[in-house]
Amino acid sequence: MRESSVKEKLIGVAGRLFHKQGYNLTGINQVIEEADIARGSMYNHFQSKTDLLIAYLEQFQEEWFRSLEEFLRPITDPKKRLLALFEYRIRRQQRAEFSGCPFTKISAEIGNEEAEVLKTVQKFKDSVRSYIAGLVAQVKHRNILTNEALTEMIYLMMEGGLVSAAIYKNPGDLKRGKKIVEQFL
Amino acid sequence: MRESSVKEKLIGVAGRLFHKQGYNLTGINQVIEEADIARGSMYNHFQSKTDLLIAYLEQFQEEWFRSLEEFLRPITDPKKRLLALFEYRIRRQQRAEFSGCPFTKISAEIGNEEAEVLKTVQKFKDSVRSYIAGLVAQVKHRNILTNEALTEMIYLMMEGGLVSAAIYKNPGDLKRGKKIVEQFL
DNA sequence: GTCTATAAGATGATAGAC
DNA sequence: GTCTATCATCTTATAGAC
Repeated sequence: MRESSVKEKLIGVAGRLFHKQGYNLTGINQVIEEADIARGSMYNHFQSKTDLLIAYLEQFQEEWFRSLEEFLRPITDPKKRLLALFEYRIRRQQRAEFSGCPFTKISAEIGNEEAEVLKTVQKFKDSVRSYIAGLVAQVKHRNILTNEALTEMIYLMMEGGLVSAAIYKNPGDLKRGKKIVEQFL
Repeated sequence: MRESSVKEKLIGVAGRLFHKQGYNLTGINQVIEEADIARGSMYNHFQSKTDLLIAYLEQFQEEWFRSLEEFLRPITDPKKRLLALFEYRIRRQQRAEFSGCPFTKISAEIGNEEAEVLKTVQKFKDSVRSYIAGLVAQVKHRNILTNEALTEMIYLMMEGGLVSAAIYKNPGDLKRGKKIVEQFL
């Protein structure tokens, strides 16, 4: 097998399992078995399970934003783009059976000593927040709130909606959040 | 030891560890050792680790609302009571070193088959939402949003703020969320 | 680089003595 | 009801052959 495709396969399988079952409930054994790669090979490519986790998170972030850009490309109106960001998250949750935001989920699963993982999660959240701020800046909204406050509100309602989607296993709160945000644009 | 105090001690120790270290990262071994109770005794009181978890969550919910009522008792103005609910959560997060909402955290840690645990989490979230709705109903607010929408907004921003507190290990977003909510009251 | 065998310990849970 | 000894399995990670 190609050198890189071993890595890719491990990240792919591990990511799917981490996402679906949870990080702590997924053992290295299961990952290597389903990826059909030997234990030693895995540890040749990744120093530790944490290392594999971080590789997965970094790849996920890349894919997430790439896929978002694609989803928003046909939409030009900034208002509609902002609402489409909600829609993007709703659809991803539906496809993932409402497992919640993978980054948030991981942050709840890791131990207090895993500082690097937490930093990776923070980096993703920072990027999402910046993305929202960028869209808000382009919207000529109703000015009930400042740009900063509107950004904060949207970010928090999205985070809250994602948590709620995972807890109730439905997109209700995300959809209601989207509707409320719509009233401010 | 009194029959009930064995149970209480186990719930207390387990709860503290589940909260601080995470549920999956806390073994039964550590719980019984720190509680100074024999393995067999623990399984005499609780059928399983999941059983202990649910007992902890139920006790936590009881304590949480009892403590909230106490915190709000001196405040009469419904507006101030709503903002004090934010303050209550900020203070609890500060005391708990920003470990996030225990119920949300647990929902991210458990496996897909633990339906009863998820129901316990939902019950808590339902109660919080109802509590917010009750306060909103008493407020003569600025009517930018309906009571239902305002309740939803506050609930989602609070949930989002709690997640954010856990990820960034600071109360920034919870405080900013509180300020935004204030503008609607 | 890939593999198998194995280490060293932790996991949740049970059996059976007292 | 409380205890200790033990089960069977799983955990992450490493050593060393090829």
